[in-house]
Amino acid sequence: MVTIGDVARAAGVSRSTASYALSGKRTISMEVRERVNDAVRELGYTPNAGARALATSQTMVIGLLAQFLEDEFAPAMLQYMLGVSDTARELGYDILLVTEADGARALRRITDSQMVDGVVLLNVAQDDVRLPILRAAPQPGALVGLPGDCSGLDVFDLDFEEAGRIMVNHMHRLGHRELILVSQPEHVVERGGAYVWRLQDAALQQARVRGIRLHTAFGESRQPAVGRTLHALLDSHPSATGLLLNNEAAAAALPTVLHERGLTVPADLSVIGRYSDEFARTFSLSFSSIESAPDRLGRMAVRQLVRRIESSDTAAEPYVVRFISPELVDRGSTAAPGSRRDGSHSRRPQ
Amino acid sequence: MVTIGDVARAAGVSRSTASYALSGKRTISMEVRERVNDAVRELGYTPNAGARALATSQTMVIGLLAQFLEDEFAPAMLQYMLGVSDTARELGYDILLVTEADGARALRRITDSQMVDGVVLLNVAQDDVRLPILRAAPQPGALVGLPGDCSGLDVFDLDFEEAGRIMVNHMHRLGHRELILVSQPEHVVERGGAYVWRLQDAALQQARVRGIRLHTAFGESRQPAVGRTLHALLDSHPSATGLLLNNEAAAAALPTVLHERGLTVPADLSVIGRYSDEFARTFSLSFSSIESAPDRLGRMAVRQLVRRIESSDTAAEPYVVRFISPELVDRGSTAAPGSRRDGSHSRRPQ
DNA sequence: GCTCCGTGTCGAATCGGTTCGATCCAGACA
DNA sequence: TGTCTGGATCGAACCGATTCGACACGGAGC
Repeated sequence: MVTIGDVARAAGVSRSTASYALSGKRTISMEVRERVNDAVRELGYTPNAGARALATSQTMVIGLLAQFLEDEFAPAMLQYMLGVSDTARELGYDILLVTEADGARALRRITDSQMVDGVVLLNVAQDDVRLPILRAAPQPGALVGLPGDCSGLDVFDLDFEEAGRIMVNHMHRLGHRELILVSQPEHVVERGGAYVWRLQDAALQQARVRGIRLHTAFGESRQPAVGRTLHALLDSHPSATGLLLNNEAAAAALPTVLHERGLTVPADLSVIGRYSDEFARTFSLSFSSIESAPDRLGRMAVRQLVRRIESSDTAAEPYVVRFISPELVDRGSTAAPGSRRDGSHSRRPQ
Repeated sequence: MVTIGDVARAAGVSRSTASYALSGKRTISMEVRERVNDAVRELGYTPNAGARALATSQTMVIGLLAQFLEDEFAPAMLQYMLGVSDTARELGYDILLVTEADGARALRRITDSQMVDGVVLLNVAQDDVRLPILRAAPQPGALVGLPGDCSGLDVFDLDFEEAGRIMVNHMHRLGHRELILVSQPEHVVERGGAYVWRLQDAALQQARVRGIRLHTAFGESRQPAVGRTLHALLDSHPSATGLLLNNEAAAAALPTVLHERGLTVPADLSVIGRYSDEFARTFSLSFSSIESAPDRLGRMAVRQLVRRIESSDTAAEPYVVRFISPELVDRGSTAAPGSRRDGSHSRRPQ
């Protein structure tokens, strides 16, 4: 492998001069600079990342902690990851991907060994065990997902409260007075996925304000269980006219369930989901939905993280907690209630 | 940050002794070893990754090149990535994730700068521009996907020829004599996704052997286009009794299409797909399918790569090209033809 | 009593960069 | 003529590990 020493020799200068010629941190004569550049091109020199990291204490690598817990919804996770990865590269950083189950240990490992200049945490729980470790680390961190305590960290998330209110208001405006909300599996909530509560509580609150009956339930993350749950919910609330889905697997399962019951959307049932547009297009879901914008969140997190990395010596800027405002993407799956034939959801064939 | 010098001082030994005590590469007295270990624990010492990489020329990092091209099917990609990442960690390696559009440039960057000990390439095309760069690099590489020229590299892929034959044979055994095969978008083929041809050609060949009429077509990767294509195919081949899908988006769109046409599987139409079990469960697809096992492929690639990294000085083992045998997972979406009512596929409501 | 040997430890070199301080030199200025 | 200034370059130190060669010491063998 060709080193800066080889370049210096080829250009007939010292190693330090070659280094300054390349970095531009000191004035170097035009002539020498060109000789060095020529040598670099001829020899095909690329600085050794480890050596540079050792000398500068900068790795130009960002750690991305993505936990694939049970019931995790993979496609959404992937969109977060791509948002993070693409943005990082634009800003000159590479991504160290960590998918270890024991996120806390992994975080300690990559920060202590100084493999990364900063860290993005996905899937942050209410009381995330990784946070104390991140706060103690010398590198800055950015979160995607709102924990209970945001101190000392930059946090980005969708405004799930507002999402819940928008769903309810939209249905109310159309005339619906009884709705069903299907959330993520209870697992997710227990594990600290606070966003499930945030959406559900806000929806319940808003339903009360609007005078709407709102039935809530957890859905599974897999077929066939989630399909059964949807059937059961429609069975037990026959007068509900609208369905709110904060559960991607339920959204994916719904077309089949509707088919089995012979229901048509929005004539028989109005539906609003909460997932990304990308997801909707790929999986043929034509339900109106709250855009969850995972790529935008990943992008924002990295931007802020890099800003903090690169200004780490200046006086600390204040930490930010930023929410993306939800947007309802209308795909025509909602309408005024009552166009249904018989006033109750068709039974599924047993 | 605490260095090995701090540990050595705390233990009252030299830096080299501390290093040997930790690595065990020379005999060290029990007593000193314990003093060093205590110091490590007390001070919370973790070796600096950059310094270690510089000294040992080993980074313990594997590069993962995942290109997200247009029409790429994200969930499958994610499963590959997880297979690679989890296996790497088990073997002591971290993952540098590269999603840059210009894969060749990215590959050169990470190999030249010696950020990685080896590389896994996903999504390898027939005539992949990254391969010459990988061959010229000092680090070994493993491919997931079969290129035209496998020389000097370890290659892993599903046996798509066999997959095509299995699909056709299964349908033939049930009595089907006219089938439709929907492949990935033409984009993918033009870009060098040879596996599309491999499956299709083998299926055509086998259909000829069995005396089956096989209609082939490219499907899009998105709704609503892919749904329209499915409708058009069913319209123009009304006597076809079975559908083969080498296109995940088509599989995801099919339930809705069937619903719109009032078709039931397998009574009206037999269906076999080609995707992973994980995908099927998450997206509520109850079609029988050829398991594409992305996680297994990722795992195999990393295993082989690590073997090669760690034995790089010994005489080069021969390079391997290994195919996973496809397995048909029966989810009950195939049956003998002819249970259909009217002998043609119902029209969709216009 | 002397050499020989294995065990345990240390000092110094090395990996490949960056960066600080010093030096050299030419031109400006008093 | 001597001093000052600033541009251009070099040498050496440093980042934090690993590793090679040397060496001290105590016991075995002659």
